[in-house]
Amino acid sequence: MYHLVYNASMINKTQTRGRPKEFDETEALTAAMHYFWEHGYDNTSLDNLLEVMSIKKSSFYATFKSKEELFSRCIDLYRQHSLEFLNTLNKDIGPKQTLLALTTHTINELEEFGKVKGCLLINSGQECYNKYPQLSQQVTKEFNTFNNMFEKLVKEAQVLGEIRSTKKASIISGRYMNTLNGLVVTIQAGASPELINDLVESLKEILE
Amino acid sequence: MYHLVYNASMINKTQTRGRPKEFDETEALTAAMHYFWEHGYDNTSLDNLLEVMSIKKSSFYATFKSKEELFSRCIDLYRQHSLEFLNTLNKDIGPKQTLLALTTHTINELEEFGKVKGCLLINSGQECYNKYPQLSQQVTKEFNTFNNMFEKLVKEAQVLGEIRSTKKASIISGRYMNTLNGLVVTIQAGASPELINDLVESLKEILE
DNA sequence: AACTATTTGTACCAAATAGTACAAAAATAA
DNA sequence: TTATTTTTGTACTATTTGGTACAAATAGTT
Repeated sequence: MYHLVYNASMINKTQTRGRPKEFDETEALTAAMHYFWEHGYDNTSLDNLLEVMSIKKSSFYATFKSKEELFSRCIDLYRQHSLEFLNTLNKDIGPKQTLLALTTHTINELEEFGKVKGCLLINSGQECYNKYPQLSQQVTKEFNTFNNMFEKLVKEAQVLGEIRSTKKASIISGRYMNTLNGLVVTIQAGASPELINDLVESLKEILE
Repeated sequence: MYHLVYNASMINKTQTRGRPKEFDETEALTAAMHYFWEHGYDNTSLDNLLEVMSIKKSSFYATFKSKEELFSRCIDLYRQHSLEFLNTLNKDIGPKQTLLALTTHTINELEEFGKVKGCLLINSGQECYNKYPQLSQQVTKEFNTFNNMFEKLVKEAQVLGEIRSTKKASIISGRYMNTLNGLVVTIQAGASPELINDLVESLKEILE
């Protein structure tokens, strides 16, 4: 088949011997990540992945080795994207507004997609716990990275005076994250708009 | 096979024509409920169920019709048990202490089982959303029943003066439930004991 | 053009899944 | 005893699962 589309491998890598890949690895990975994010690990079959990644089975296994390894790379990509997102947001609007923006972002998913995708890490943590030890371990590790990021944002906000509370940053960020985690569950369970609004209000109180 | 054990069907129902059941329906249902609770719906196979219920496949389908219908009855049983539990606790120690006891109960699961089973409804809500519409609907319904129960407890606590806040009961119970939901997720993700303690503290503050 | 390295398309596989078919077993009713 | 009704044990089935085998296709290298 002829190349009708340029892709990253054609641009970044100098062409080596052998038939060239007809798909872009990063693009395929990103597509897989979004599918996992919305449907969860077990509820995503290989066929689902092949379709959304637009590749064939043999290419899949040649490039990603297995479903589990692909997921591992997706989690990695997710953390990478998310932290970059938070960092640029932090530069633009400051740490406290960044934390608040993450909340509204989560809630806006509701109106946009009719459901809340929540956090890929949280979702898959529930799923792979006790079933996929390798993944479980990785999820816990990445989760801590997020935890640290939130704590860093809170500390910065305290230094800037955006947060006046003198509580330990780890405690503030912990309460923030816990409320946010609860929010995902609560919204999914069909909470009223009134309750959702109040939960956002309680989040603001935590960051005062 | 001879009856070696008496069971509820032998006691409650007058024996009718035909070979009598060799198992107790409620016992089997309860066993299934606990397994679902710990492992989730999809991650529980029919063979798992047959083993834990100690019945054979044909008895299973003759009595429970399908895996989905069994789960539906398990959710029902769960709500029944839970509400009875909360009601008797309320009579014993009052509404506010009941709400606090539910929290410590959740956390104690950690030490007891090394993991947090959390709430069967919340767990299965995440799982069956968009995949099993029938179950999804039932879960939302039962979830509201719990919501109402919490609201009732808060109202009673306000009347008794155990809760002094004059916020709307639905708001207080909503914040309470959201924090509790978050707690299950946060603990599972490997939160520090210090954070867990503080989250319990924040729950107490909500009920002040 | 011949050779080598890599990717792709198709057919296949073994295991697990939820669910059925049906005869044998165990009880009551006649 | 015989007929009827219900449960139970075993074998089977169709589908889906993640994963392989392998030849054909497509590129660079000599």
